[in-house]
Amino acid sequence: SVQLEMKALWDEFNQLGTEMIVTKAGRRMFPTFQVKIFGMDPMADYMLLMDFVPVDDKRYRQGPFPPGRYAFHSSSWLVAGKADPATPGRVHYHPDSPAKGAQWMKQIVSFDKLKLTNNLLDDNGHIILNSMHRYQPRFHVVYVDPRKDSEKYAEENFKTFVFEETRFTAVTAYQNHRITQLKIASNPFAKGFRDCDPEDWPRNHRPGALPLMSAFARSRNPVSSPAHQ
Amino acid sequence: SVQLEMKALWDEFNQLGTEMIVTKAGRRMFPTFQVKIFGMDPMADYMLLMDFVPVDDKRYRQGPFPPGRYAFHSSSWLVAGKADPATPGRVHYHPDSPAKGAQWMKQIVSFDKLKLTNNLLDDNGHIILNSMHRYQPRFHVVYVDPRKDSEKYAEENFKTFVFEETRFTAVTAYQNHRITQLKIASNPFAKGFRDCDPEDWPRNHRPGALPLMSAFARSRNPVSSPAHQ
DNA sequence: TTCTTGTCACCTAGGTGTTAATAT
DNA sequence: ATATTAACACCTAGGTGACAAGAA
Repeated sequence: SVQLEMKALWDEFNQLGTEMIVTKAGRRMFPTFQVKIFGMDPMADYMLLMDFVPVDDKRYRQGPFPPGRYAFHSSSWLVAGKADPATPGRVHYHPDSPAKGAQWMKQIVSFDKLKLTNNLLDDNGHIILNSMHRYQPRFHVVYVDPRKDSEKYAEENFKTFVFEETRFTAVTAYQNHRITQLKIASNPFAKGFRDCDPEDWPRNHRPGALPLMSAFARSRNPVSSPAHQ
Repeated sequence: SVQLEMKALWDEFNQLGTEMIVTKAGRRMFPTFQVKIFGMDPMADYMLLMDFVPVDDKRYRQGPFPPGRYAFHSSSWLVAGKADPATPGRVHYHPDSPAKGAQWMKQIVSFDKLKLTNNLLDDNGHIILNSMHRYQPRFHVVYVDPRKDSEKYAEENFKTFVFEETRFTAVTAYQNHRITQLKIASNPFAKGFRDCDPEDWPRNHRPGALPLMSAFARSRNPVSSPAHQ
């Protein structure tokens, strides 16, 4: 069995509509996909990998602005039409693969080397996604069968885990300011953009309670009122 | 077979008497021990590891200063007596171990995660060495025998490689100024201490030709004349 | 108008020798 | 006198969103 790490943070993003930046060079995910694994055979070899499947067959576009709103980005999504042609269906192997069950289970497994790109011709092995499309990350555990004719048992030698709270929209620039603010507040690498007390996060953070309102209110692209609650 | 990378640099250090810093927290080696490997079975699994053996049974001390010399460190070594009690004989497995021969051979194998410490009680898995003692790094390739009774064949399933030019003295602070200057000139992380043209290295560097004389001459702890040529 | 790209300041994370203080 | 330690400034290396310019 598998347990998603930082589930509270994922939930908070998911509630706002998670967005992940894609760039030509490749961009990491935040939050990072991390899991704890239980119930492996400690002595057996396993490969761990991730892939990304479209949530639907749609292309999205930014929602309209309420009258008098000057912000560049709203927080609602409209369907812009049918999905663009599917990207190459790449897979990201965890760089420690293959390794023994004991190794995988003894600490959190982190996919922080995984990068997302919108470059269809990428040759860095990054995951290729269409911007303005929604994706569901999937996590796969493959048992490395020591038998000679292991191909025959491929069906039964892997298991897939899906956490719906990790769904996201791929974007080249953030569309929802509240996503931006939550990223700034929770990603250590974005600390330079925080204008609230640096000590407020994550020490004093309670996931339910109007998260990051101060950061939101003092945003550099202020919006008179939240587009949707 | 195994080929030492950066052999020219190792030779240059070895000629001066290589020193490696040891600290309580652990210090990387510079130059880094890196090799190219040939002739593995591409499909077989191998473990790669290093250890360090004493070159002799001696403890060293800094040599005397010539009259009128105000520098703190000379560049000659005197025998101070018999070696201190041997440190725990630890081993450093390359973190990618185990991996297929094909994987090891397709690029340079770098031991840049290896750290040296003088803390006898270290529990970070670092290599423990006695300061002021001389050591010979060794590189071992272990074939992972798939046979059930692989223990029986342990003798024949590994091979050891020794490069004498990688010998060094473990120190807590550099003893030879010319070693310090060569480290500053060749280690990118010490760039902040260079006072010569940053472009001179390594672009214009010819290993034989009075290396780094300008840096040496402008050293912050100037010595009237080199202690020994 | 909407989306994408490239550059940038500002971070995290951690590897350098220096230096002054301390230990032996 | 010699050896070790810890704090420090200054680097490498690379992950952030902001922003202005460009593309569709």
